[in-house]
Formats: sequence, C-alpha cells, structure tokens
Amino acid sequence: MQRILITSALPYINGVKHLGNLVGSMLPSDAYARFMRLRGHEVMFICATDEHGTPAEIAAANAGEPVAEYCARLAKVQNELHDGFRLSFDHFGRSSSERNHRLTQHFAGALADEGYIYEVTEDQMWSETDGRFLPDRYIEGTCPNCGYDRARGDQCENCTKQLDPTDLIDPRSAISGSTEVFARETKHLYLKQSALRDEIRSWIGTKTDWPILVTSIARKWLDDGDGLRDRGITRDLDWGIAVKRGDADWPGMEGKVFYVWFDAPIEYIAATAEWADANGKSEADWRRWWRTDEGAEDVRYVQIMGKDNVPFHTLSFPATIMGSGEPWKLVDYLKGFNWLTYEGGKFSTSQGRGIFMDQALEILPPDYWRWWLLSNAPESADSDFTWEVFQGGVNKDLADVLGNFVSRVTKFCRSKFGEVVPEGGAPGEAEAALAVEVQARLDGYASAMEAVEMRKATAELRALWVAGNEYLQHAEPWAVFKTDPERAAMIVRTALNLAALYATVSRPFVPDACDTLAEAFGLAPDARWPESAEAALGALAAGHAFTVPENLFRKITDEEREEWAARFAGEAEG
RNA sequence: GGGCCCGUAGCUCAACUGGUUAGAGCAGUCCGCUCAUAACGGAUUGGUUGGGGGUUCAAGUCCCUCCGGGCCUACCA
Repeated sequence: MQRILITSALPYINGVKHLGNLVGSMLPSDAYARFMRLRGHEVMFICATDEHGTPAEIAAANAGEPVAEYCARLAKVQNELHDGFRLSFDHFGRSSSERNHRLTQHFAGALADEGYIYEVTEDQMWSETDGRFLPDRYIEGTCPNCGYDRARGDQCENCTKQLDPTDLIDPRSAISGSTEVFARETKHLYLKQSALRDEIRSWIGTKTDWPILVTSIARKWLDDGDGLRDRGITRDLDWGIAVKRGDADWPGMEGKVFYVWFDAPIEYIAATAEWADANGKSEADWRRWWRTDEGAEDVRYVQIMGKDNVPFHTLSFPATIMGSGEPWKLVDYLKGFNWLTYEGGKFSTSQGRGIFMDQALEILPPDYWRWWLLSNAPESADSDFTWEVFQGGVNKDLADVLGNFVSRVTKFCRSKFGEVVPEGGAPGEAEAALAVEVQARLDGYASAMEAVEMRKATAELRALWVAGNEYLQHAEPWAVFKTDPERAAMIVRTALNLAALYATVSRPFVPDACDTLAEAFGLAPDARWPESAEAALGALAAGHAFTVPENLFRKITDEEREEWAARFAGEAEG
C-alpha cells in the first residue's frame, strides 16, 4: 500500500465554474483519487476555493455583498456542485480559512528569516474614486500604439502590444470608469525567487516523467531573459491574509495582504489541516502528509491543474517551500491539462457561452459528463466539446456498450434461471480466453491511471466493457440453453461476474452507475480492485441473488441535442 | 516581437528513445445474431501523416523553411 496525496488546482471563488474548469483539474483528480482508493492505497484528496484577490472584491461589490459573505455563499454553491458531480474530496477547504491565514504568515516569516524576502518601494496605479490600487489589467485607456480605446494596462487586445498602465492615453478605472487614476508610491514584499533559480532548475531537471507541457513552461520561466524573476507577494487590498511575519506584525506592511498566488498553494497544506479539524484528527494526522520529517517521506504527491497554473506550481510554490528551509513535501508528479473549447470557441462567462457546472447537472446526471469529459480530456492538446460528439460518445459507450450489456445479461438470466446466479457447468476455453483478455485490459487500464492518462484509461475501460459483449455474442447462451442448459448457466454466471467486475472498476468514471450495479448485485460499495481476472470471473458464486437494475443509461435524443445546442450557444453569434 | 505546443482516415485521437504493409473508436458499407436500451458481434471502405526541401540504410517521428491553429509572455486568477 502506498500513501498518495492528491491536490486539484483551486477553483477561483468568482462564480460557477464551466466544464472546461472541471475537466482541467477537479474531475481528473477525482478519477485518479478514486482509482487509487480502489487499488487499496491510502489517499488524501484535497481541494479548496481560492478566494482572495481583486476579482473577488469586485464581484462581491457588484453583488452588493460584503466580500466575506459573498465568498462564503459561493463556496457553499461550489461545494454543492462538487457533490453533484460526485467529486470525492477528503476535504474541500477555503483559502480564507484561519488555518491558511496562520500558515501563510508562517511561511512568510520563515522565508524572511532565511533571507528570501525584501521590500520594494514602487509605483502602482491608484484610483481615487474607487479608493483602491488597481492591477494593470483593471486600468483601461487608449492604446498609444493603435489608438484602440479599450486597451488594458497590461496589453492592448486589439494590437496585442505589451503595455504599461502609464503608457495609456486617458487612463481610467475599468471598475468605475473614473479618470482619476494615477501612479502612487507603495511598498511591497518581494520573494527572492532568483536566488532559488538553480535549486529549482535542478529539481525540475529530475522530473523526466512530467508532461512536456509542464516542463517546457517551467524552463521558459527559468531561462527567459535574465531568468527567474523575483515576485511581489503582497498587495494593497482589504480582503486577504494580513501581512505578518509569523505571529508578529510586519512594520511598514500594515493594511496590506498577501498576494493571492502566494497564499493559494499554501492552502493545499492548510486545507489538509482543515480536514483534521473537521474530522477530529490530530496535528500529527495531517502533518504526516506534508512534513517529510513527520511521516511524509514515503508519500507520493500528485498535483493536477490547467496549464495556466503551471508556473505557480513549478516555480513559485516550490520557491516558497524550498526557501522556507523547512521539510515540507514537494510535488512528485505534476499533470497539466490544456483547455476544453466549446463548439470551436472559448467558454465565455460574460456571453453565457458554453456549459457551466450547474446547467450541466440540470440536463443530465453526473456520470454522462464525467465519462465524456474524461474520455475526451484535453491532455495532448486543447480539445473541443460539440453536442454531436458528446451525444455519440455517451450513447455508444455508456448506453449501448456498458448499459446494454448489463441489461441483456441480467434480463436473460432472469427469464431462464431467475434472479440468482445460476449453477452448473464448468468454464472452458472461451472463459480462459476471456480471462486473458480481461486481465490485459485491467492491466492497461491500471497503468494508464497510474500515469494519469485519462484518455488512454477510458479507452481501456471501454475495451473491457466491449469484451463482455464479444464474449456473450460468441458464447450465445440463448442458443446453448436449448441443448445444454448447464453450459448456458455457466456462461450466464461468467457474464454476471463480468458485470460485477464492471461495477467495481468503473467507479472512477461512472460512480453512480456503479452504485446502482453494486446494489443490484449486493456488492460492497467500497469493493477493491480484483486480485486477478480469473478470480474476478468467479467472485459471484452460484446461488448469489441479484435484482435486474433499471437501465443504467438512457440515450440522448436528437431533439435534446438540438435544444441544448441552441440553449447554450450564448447571446452573441459565433 | 520572443518562447512553447499542435497540424495523422469524414470526425475524435494513437503510434517508447527514427525501424516490418501508419493503428483504434465513431460515422459509412456488407454479413451474422435475436438475450438486450432497433442494442450486440464479424468483416470492410477510407490516409502520398498541412506544403516544400534536407539528413539517414530507414522519418509521422530529426533538421530547415513556408502555411494554418492554439497557448504563454510574470500586476487577472
């Protein structure tokens, strides 16, 4: 048994996430966590909301709510949606938790003690009307290059030229529209990442099994220009973690908070502490997952995230940990996902384009989404959601291949032998060949999951389901029954055992269907991965009672597909 | 501007460090079966691997170049 720590990138608090967000981190993490539990490993699966930063403050203001209430409300909404998608977090925390406040301040103090923090006095854009400093992106104005009048302070999206807010002609606040914006002096803490560059680079160098997407992004940042740059870790905001040096005040930093990207990864650790608090566990119980001097030396730590998160997980967060001088666990395997697009374009919150988690669950149960999204996960490149492909995949894989297999074997058994695993007959060559095939598929499925390769894993699992139909077709118990009922009983018994095997090993992808099947077959919902295919095919003994379950999956009709395509197309064309 | 990734059958994707006639699913066509959600099984059509050039005994795989798509570029998160 191994111990496996899994963290999914933290979804930002600002609103309901769309399917692209879901498939980029939380969903594959969940499938991976479920698989590892199935294999009998000890798993700690952690996620949390990422609550700080300017967008949260603005969203709260727009909603007319105090930011703390807004975040608490949205955290609850997100939690309910996670339940809806059957995400099996051991704990889903909040980056605004007391635990994270203390731990973030602790890390800052440790980094300062090690000499990796320094103060910088610099100019930031201040909006008099809004009464706040604004990130570059929240300053709009006319582009000095092309004359586009809605250029942002970081870049003109019309001519793509990089900008500095002070370059803009007639700058204004993107929030209030106020033109009373000007540069104003402020003081911030910087993390001396540059001093950790070599250490990070050699650490990355050992990660030869990471996806090329991940290591290439990391190397770019390490080697671009003058190399890894130092990074400001504080901001002039109200909502966030107060800048402190451990428990002590930080002179000159009053009223400031840590930068959201400094505290968010630390929440992975803090959320594990929150898990302990919520479950009556001790300090040692969570620290054994994170401190290599307190039991975490044999933990395998896997992080899963969208590619936008990669620099922070390969560089900033490791810099925080390495620089602290304390033995916290570093990531062992990092999986980055590309983007999911919607009908050839981007998901758009503002245009209502694409499918959001709440809407998805309104129209179909979670298994349908889990299966399609993971079997089409954007692993090697961006992938595209289209209703036609979605309908085809779900109907074929789930309804026809898996659902219909269960249906045909249970109903045939009921009509010929009753709702009980029939006795008689002995396995022969066909069953031996089936066991070989099943073993090969189980092995292929398992090694794909070990490597966090979702597409490959789902293809293997599907092939395992197909093997059931192939077997039944060739064994043809409906014909055999007429001349040799004993042999037909053995075939049906074998097929019922296949269905029971599916109920166990399909759980990472279609947990609800597995629950239905497990109940119909009277199996434990936490059944483990089988010892061998041969053992699995004989697990249900003759005489074991079962019930014929309702059809596991229904098909998506053409009418539904058309209706949904129209509904989620968004307000603008294209 | 700089960097990275991708471009393989109608569609979605495979093909370990270059190595037999480039594979699979879906769709299409034909045949079979009738237990089942008109489901299942078998067979089969289909690609000069974006264009061009080069290295090599051998290239989808390496190099150059062009075309097309995407991402990142550090104060959105």
